[in-house]
Amino acid sequence: MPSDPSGERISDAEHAVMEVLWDHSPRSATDVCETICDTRDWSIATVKTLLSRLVAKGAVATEPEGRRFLYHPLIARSAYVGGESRRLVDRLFGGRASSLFAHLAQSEALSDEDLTEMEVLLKELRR
Amino acid sequence: MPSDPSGERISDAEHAVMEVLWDHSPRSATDVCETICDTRDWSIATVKTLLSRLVAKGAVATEPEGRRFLYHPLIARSAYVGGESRRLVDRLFGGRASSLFAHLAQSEALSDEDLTEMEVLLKELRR
DNA sequence: TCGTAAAGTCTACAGACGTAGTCGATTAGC
DNA sequence: GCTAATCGACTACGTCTGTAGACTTTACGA
Repeated sequence: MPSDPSGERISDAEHAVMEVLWDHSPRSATDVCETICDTRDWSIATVKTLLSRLVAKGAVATEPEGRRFLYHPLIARSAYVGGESRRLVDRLFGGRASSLFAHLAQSEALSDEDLTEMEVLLKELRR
Repeated sequence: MPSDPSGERISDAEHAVMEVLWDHSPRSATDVCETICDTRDWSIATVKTLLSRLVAKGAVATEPEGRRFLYHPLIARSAYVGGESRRLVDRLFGGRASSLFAHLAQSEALSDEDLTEMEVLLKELRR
């Protein structure tokens, strides 16, 4: 699975559309709109524009289905998420993931549940 | 220390300037330029523009010093970093920091050192 | 004293982004 | 067959961003 065919960045609004497609695809523009137009208070036109831009960026592909298109992601969610996480860690924590973790811990952004889960994960990683 | 007086977002280029000021302030525009103009390949004009925008956004304040201004941050680095981290975790991991951690772990973005540090931190947090 | 270097302010401009309207083609239902 | 709904393509437009030049004032050195 390609991580990011083009190097183009995906904007916030575009990302919201990607989430819909990652959740379930392929879907038509109308389908996508039905899922987010209400919550984001968008018109169908906005969704169409964002989809075209995503296609132009090589992040989404289309397949014809009758008179319309069905859209599906070309980049995996995990690749996107990984890239964004890395960007953040690089930009703000000098590439040290543990610094990010320390920050979250210190700012009390970690719930008890978070801590437990991480302990489990750490044990697994150490095996 | 206020976390973010205005709600205005700080852009990438602006953030680079903030880092310089966080590292050491107050500084003049020229000082800032001396620190980053080379690495980012910017002209002094660019730095001046970014500084004005940061002042307009309420992220940086000035104090007159003779004929010029000295700039210093109005928002703490930790507040900024915290906000950005939270945004990422909210946007990509449904607010669960442990999911981010799991992702970093899975994508092998965690070094041995990272793991050790986190173990130490976790133990501390549990005390 | 006088010019010049430097500081801040204003203006500029192309590209990205958020948001959406219009238009021409097509299709589905009557 | 014809009309109304629908689809994608194209156009629009204000704002934000990155990047920087031009202009104005001022202070310091010769």
